[in-house]
Amino acid sequence: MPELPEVETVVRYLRPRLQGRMLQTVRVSRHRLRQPWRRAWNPAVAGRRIVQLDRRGKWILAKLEPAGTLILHLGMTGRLDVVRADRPMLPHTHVSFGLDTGTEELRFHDPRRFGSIVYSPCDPEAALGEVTDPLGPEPWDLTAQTFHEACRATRRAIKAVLLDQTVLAGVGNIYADESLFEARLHPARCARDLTQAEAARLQRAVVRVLDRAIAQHGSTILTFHYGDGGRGGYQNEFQVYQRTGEPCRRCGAPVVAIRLAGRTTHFCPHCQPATC
DNA sequence: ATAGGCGCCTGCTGGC
DNA sequence: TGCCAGCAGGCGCCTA
Repeated sequence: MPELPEVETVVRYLRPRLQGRMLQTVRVSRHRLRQPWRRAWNPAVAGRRIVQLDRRGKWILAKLEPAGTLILHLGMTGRLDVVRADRPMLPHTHVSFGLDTGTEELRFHDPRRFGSIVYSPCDPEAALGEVTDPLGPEPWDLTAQTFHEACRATRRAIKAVLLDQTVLAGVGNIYADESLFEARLHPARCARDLTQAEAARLQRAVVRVLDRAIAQHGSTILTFHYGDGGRGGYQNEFQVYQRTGEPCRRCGAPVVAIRLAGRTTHFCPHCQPATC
């Protein structure tokens, strides 16, 4: 579910509620999350304090004291919330941390269990390296030249490159489609055929789309929520995503959906021509 | 070596 | 009205 803007929204919500607080207790459901085989869940997290909460791509990093890091990923349907401890436990709540006062809990809820929570004794940067391939830069830090070089180095479609977290971190299916529309590039264009100017245009489009989405607290389609009922608003500004058959907001031509890189891909065949 | 497909899960929806 | 196939914002692994 959540891509960079949704994860950023969750982190901004959680940061003031978690930074400085002690994880007193840990309760784990018997269901496995995405990556427990990489590193067994370590209840030794109890007694450690969250001193810093950050986002990197779609990953959430909680730096602990005196040492260690919790690395969290929301997968498709993951949700993190700080709630009063006497609130009833929702079904599919897989991890629950008692917070220092004992009156509140941090709960991880994830029906599809594609999300993960992993503990590492290392600092955040090294901990992230243990659970995923090296992430590319945040989209704001990606230079047009680096992006163009990454495009020239592959025969994949440009959309597949946008989804590749080792090229740039944080873009998923929604924002790939929206960014390609913004840049007026066909998603199936061979990445190595992009000119330097087109690569630069696309990088700027990604940043513009993500900035607007973050300002709207992300997109809520079915399940994305943050805090107590908070919902994103960017779904109301989608240009192509999930608008198959509806008129393009720019030219009126019907939006088309194809299958690309294993994902449903939406674009306007008029505004995003297949050729240069 | 690269790139595409599948598997992992549950829940919702649209078409019959 | 009800059922069920298909699809959904994720990523890692396997294979061709």
